[in-house]
Amino acid sequence: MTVVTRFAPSPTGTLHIGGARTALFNWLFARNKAGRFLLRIEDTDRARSTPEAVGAILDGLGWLGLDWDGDAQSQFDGVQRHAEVAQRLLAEGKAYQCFCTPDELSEMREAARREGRSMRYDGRWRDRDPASAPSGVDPVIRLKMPQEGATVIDDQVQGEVTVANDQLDDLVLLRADGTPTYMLAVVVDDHDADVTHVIRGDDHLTNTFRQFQIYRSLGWEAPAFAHVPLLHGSDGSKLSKRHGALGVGEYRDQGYLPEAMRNYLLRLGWSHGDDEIIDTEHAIAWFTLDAIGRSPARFDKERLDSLNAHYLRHADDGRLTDLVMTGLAANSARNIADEALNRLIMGMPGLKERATTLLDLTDSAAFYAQSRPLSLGDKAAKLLNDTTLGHLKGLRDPLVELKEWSDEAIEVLVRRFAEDEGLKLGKIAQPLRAALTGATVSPPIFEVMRVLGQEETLGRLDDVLGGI
RNA sequence: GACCCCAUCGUCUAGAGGCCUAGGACUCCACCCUUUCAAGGUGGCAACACGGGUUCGAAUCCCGUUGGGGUCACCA
Repeated sequence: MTVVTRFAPSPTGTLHIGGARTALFNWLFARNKAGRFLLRIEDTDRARSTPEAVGAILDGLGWLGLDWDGDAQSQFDGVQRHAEVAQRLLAEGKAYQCFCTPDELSEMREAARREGRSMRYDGRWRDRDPASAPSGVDPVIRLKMPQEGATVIDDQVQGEVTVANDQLDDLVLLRADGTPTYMLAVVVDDHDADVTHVIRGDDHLTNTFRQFQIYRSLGWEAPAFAHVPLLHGSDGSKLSKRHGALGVGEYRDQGYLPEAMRNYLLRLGWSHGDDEIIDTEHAIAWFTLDAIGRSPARFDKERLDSLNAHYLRHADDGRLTDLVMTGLAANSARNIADEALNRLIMGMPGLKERATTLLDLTDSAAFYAQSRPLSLGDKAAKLLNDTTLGHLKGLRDPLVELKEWSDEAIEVLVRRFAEDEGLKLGKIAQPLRAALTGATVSPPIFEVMRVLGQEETLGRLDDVLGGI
């Protein structure tokens, strides 16, 4: 039997990282089993669902590289089918019509609350003749839950979970307006799509008992369930916006790489021995449900940063250059010369070694792309005084005459110059860095000079030397 | 409140009765390397929530306590 998993978000907001992790686990499991990974948009709540949210979810999944099989389904398209199933259950006597008014129900809840009981529907219409129904009240259809015994779920993550059936009340299948509830819709959709493994957030665990009974009443085989613990904020509280529950799109905008995000999300609640850096190929090969932890994990930005820095260092130079160019173009609103592009590609190995996010990679790369004269930062400007400018002036001529413009040749020349002047290398390297990059921090200075090229290097030197 | 789930360094985790003097990673600190900043290397700080059992032996099994989370809708 081929494994079928699905990700079923409701389109009421962005794809936040908790949802992204659920999607990742489903995707990984399906790929590991050479199965299918489906996407279903649970949009039956017409008031809260928006096309923008659907777009955000699709974009987020696309960015993360989580491709789904077939077309994304809309749950709303199945309302007809859902209603038919509910009617079938009614006809078979496994469900019944309930004519309670909203007021009656809230009274029931109120009473239960007062008596410190669990708030459950008391089943007052379960065995009552519909003929005795009050006029003017549209009925809902409720499922007849078993009243004795217990329901047991053999969860792939949580283990065997049991709940006494007297804890379960007769849930609503079809609303008074004829639309299906979520409980009915998921069951029908998962069954119709031949879903074999339902991997979803922990918050659905207790709902599963109810859904399990719907499967049973319908005579359908229930899929395997795997409830993964929810993500928490950095302080252990429920994940909220201020704790990092941003949409994945916002992480993209903050300069994170999708592969870093994937690795980070994977290791949150899942492990494979001591492995930390796990590429997608290995993630697919190694992923199993039983390695998912049972306790909730907290979101930790520093860990994400560290992973991102790692993937940045190992990313392809051409790809990073494209990404940086986009950022640079957005910043300067100016076209970037071919020359600058070349420098960016050549300088990328030294640049990416030092960056944490795409944003600071872009910042630190800017000096390569800038045209003369460079604007100097405060610290850099401070480094250039009469003394240091004097040194740079002295270095200029030998630089002009240098025939071979390589890291090594430049280094030999500069070192000899410093030695001749009785200076420590740093005394000449830092002013040089300031003049050439406009900053006090950069990739190794000889590498910078090589990438800049002889002409540009001398030009930038002349720019700061102009005054003397 | 009722029901369900969870509990190892600050964080993510390894650990499935003796291999544990509890390992790795992130963070932090020190040192090395060094033209800056990183990266890298070496070393360090740091945990089995608590209380009872079971056992020759428990981080691992059982019970309780405490703490955290989730669910209790004609939302999904």
